Amino acid sequence: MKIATFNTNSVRVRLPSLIQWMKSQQPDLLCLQEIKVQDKDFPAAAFEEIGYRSVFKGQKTYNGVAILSKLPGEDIRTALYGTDDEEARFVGGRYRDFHLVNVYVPQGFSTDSDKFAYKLQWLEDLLAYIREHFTPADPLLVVGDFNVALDDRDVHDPKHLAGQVGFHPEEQKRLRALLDWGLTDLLRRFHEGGGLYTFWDYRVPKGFKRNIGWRIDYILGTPPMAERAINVWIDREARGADKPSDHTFLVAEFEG
DNA sequence: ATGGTCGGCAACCGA
Repeated sequence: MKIATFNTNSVRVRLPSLIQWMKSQQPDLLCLQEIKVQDKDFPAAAFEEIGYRSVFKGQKTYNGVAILSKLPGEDIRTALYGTDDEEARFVGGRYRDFHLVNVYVPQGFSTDSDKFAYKLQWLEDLLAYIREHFTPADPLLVVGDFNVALDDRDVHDPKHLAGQVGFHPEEQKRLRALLDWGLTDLLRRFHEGGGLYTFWDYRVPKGFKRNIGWRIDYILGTPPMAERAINVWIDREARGADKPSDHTFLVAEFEG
């Protein structure tokens, strides 16, 4: 079983390269974030053509998440708080023999802003949701763009970024609380080193080429899933040939 | 080298 996550920064712009990647890599499940499309305009037919179902929660202009899958999901939920008007940042369900949650955590803007407080709250509420619905003995993957780099290995210049948004102790504390509850950062089971990034800010000149990036996308798993993991990797060159996203694909393969 | 980040969406906001 192969699962991947990718922040598209517009699913419509990335659609051709996305389809190409899915055809060649054949993931069983693909979690998308920042699809930036309203539900009525989600390109479900294009994914159906290559054998994928989709569940999604979109909104106009911002955010938006989707799960594409070869097999149908059950008990799909498209909101963290369960409200109609909340931002489109959460989609989850049960797929075959495990539970899946796909998130797009708020970016936070700057540490002195209301948006940062919202980000911290959202991370706390995500943990509360997980505590309420699961135990660490359940097979569960929590996947997506968390907009937080966990430690010094996860950014290019930790000294320079110390205390900034995306690399702030209060964010890291909340992401670690998720791990402490019973989730393993699965990339780290296979790769201990630094410089393994999933995001390169468009505003950094030649950022991708110089590998000035961040690891802010994760595949987290409870022990039953961590034990099944065979390999986890970043497909660094897969952002899209023509019009690359600022993120790339993170992929995990499991037994069974 | 002769430019300067993207995407949505129609002036800027968000990342």
